[in-house]
Amino acid sequence: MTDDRRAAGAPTLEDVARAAGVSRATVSRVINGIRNVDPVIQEAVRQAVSVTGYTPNRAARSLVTRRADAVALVVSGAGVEPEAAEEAEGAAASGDRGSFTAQVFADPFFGRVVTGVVGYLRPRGMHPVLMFAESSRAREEVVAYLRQGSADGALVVSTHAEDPLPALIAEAGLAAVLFARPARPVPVSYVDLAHQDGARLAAEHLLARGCRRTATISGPLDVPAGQARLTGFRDTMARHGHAYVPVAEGQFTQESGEVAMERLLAQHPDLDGVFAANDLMALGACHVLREHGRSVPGDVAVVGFDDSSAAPACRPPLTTVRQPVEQMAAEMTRLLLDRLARPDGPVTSVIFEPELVVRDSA
Amino acid sequence: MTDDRRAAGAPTLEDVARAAGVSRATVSRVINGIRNVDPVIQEAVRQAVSVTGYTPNRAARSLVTRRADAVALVVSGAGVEPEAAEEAEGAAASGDRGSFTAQVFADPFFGRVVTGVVGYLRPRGMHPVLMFAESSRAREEVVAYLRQGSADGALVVSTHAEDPLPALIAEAGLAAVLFARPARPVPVSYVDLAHQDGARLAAEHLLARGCRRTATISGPLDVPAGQARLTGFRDTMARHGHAYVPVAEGQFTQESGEVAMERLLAQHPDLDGVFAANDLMALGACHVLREHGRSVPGDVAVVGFDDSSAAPACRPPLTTVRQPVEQMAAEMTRLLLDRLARPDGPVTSVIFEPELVVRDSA
DNA sequence: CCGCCCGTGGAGAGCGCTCTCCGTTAGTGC
DNA sequence: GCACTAACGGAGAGCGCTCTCCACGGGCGG
Repeated sequence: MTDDRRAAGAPTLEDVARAAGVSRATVSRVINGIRNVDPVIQEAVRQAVSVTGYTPNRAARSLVTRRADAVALVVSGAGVEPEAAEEAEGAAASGDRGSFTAQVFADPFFGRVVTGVVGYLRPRGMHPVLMFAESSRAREEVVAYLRQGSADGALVVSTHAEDPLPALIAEAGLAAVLFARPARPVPVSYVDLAHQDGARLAAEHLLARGCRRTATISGPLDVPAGQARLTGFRDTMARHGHAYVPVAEGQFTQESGEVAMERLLAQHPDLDGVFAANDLMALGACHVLREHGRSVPGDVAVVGFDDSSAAPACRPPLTTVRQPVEQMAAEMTRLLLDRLARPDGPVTSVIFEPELVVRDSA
Repeated sequence: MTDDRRAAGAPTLEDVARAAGVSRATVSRVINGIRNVDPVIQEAVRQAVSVTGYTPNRAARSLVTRRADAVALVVSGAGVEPEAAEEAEGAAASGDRGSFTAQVFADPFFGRVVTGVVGYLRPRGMHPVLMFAESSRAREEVVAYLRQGSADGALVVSTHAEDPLPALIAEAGLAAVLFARPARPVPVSYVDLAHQDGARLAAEHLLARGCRRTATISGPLDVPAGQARLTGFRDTMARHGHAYVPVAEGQFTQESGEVAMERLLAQHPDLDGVFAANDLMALGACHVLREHGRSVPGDVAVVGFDDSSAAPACRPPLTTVRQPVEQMAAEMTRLLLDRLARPDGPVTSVIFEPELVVRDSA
């Protein structure tokens, strides 16, 4: 009967130990590389492992180590448009294009975050669990998921300013690192970009090109990043004598960029430069400008932000402010793993410097 | 000391049982909704649960149920360009844009897959673990991950024709469902699209528009989908008397679409219609056409494939063949969960019908 | 030559949960 | 009023692993 059981399930430590003629403890030591085990025995154990085709059972290990060796990658917030996502739960299941997850992945930005996270995690034998937290129930699920030990910590990317998730996680004493500084202070580490510097770069470039009548399409102003990019742009312009800069607020989507551009063009038909707070909106702006008979960059110079995959691919290729999203995401992941290794470590922030990428649009 | 221990860790079943004045078993029954438990006791237990703030420990549960209640979402293959991805492991960590994961997420297609998968999984309290398998070592890791019970099954999206992962998984007796039929037969369920029908739709639309000199930018011909779309297009054209259709092979990337379009235009400057096997390539084709002074759709009509997020966003908005990726991904997930519920269920395939979406480009 | 220490490996106690047995009680038919 | 049954709840045995003890033996100093 013992044999029957063995045949049925996967081989266990016990099986390997028997095959190698040692105890479970010794096999465990070899596998986890702990303490000195006689090289001869080590070899015997390794043999036995490959003979039996042993794979450690993750659940059993987690149970005793109290670590899942997994992290959650949480996309949090209330959708690109603040209130749009509190829709019926059922809608998401049908996968329609308006759902939160659909909107999230329409933005190449998240793909880059995933790339950075996976790039750091993979070499360490870990993989992210993808979660979405766009409703309060979903946020509770995320917290519960972490509390029940399914993941050791969370990487949180908020799309929404007042996202309560970071605070919830902090209160529950769970490990997390954020992408971007939270709107209201929370004792959690984060990575971020020097948004103002990026906007300054864009402003200076437009000025250097000779643009005198520039406008800007900002991001949502309740998001710190949206706010900072606007401030940085305005300040730089002011410092160069341009006291007034027309602003139209967008939502980081291409469509909102189009709408904003229409508005700006209606009010200021003579503008010769536009700074859009992200590439998607810059793209929308380009389309609208062309439809109104303006050539880019001939009549109007356009600068985007992010250097997303769309930037080099569109026509004309977009001059933009590069945000090293992949590196930032990797750093975010590093911070989290650090935190897991030393739970009482300090709460820190790492700010990255943006870089101007000059292409054809400005 | 017992109290100290309790204070330290999360509350356990034992704690709840004590608080409710019942046994562990009863609490377990209530939580898992098994068998009849006296409503009064049920209520008492639920009280105790909320008082103690109890959350079941996933690892402990997995250990005994032998289920992880998690599935892996594996993006598999050798990258968009067959050999490009066997690069040094380190490169991926730096998150450069050429890495496999970066290429994968540059295509909005994967975002839609994620949307569909998550849409189905979430209402069931599950979340996907994101994995990449672009090298043989990575493939082994995926298999090991499943074998050690970290996930109950895998959703596999191959970007590469001869992807050995499905076979590896099948051999190991692990549960999986594929997105798209594998190039060589493997006893694993899959969902797919009637690619040929989609291409037929595109061909008929171009013909109905009056195009007489159409060409096509195919996908990679070692991928079943690429092959089928080409065959479908050619067959329909042939049935309508167009024996010869110029073909340029692309790789499903925008850049390869541009290159292909250049080639086609050089050889057939008079063409008046193009069918690209996906939207990204159609986009590239549009750019090249415009650069060569051809208007779309005035001079050349362009039809894409997928109805990705780029299709409605570009100028002119792309006429394309809609692939219900989200629904397909949801169905793939359903098939996997079915399989997990009944491991000896049949291996099936579900084929979806495409749909023509007429916009402005053709 | 004795005792001590260190290197090494085994024994065994759980980690928190599920689930199979049972024992107990209340409800039912004859 | 008695046996039988059904409904319910408790006891306890693990699931596979880690890790703390502890036993053993050999090398070394005294």
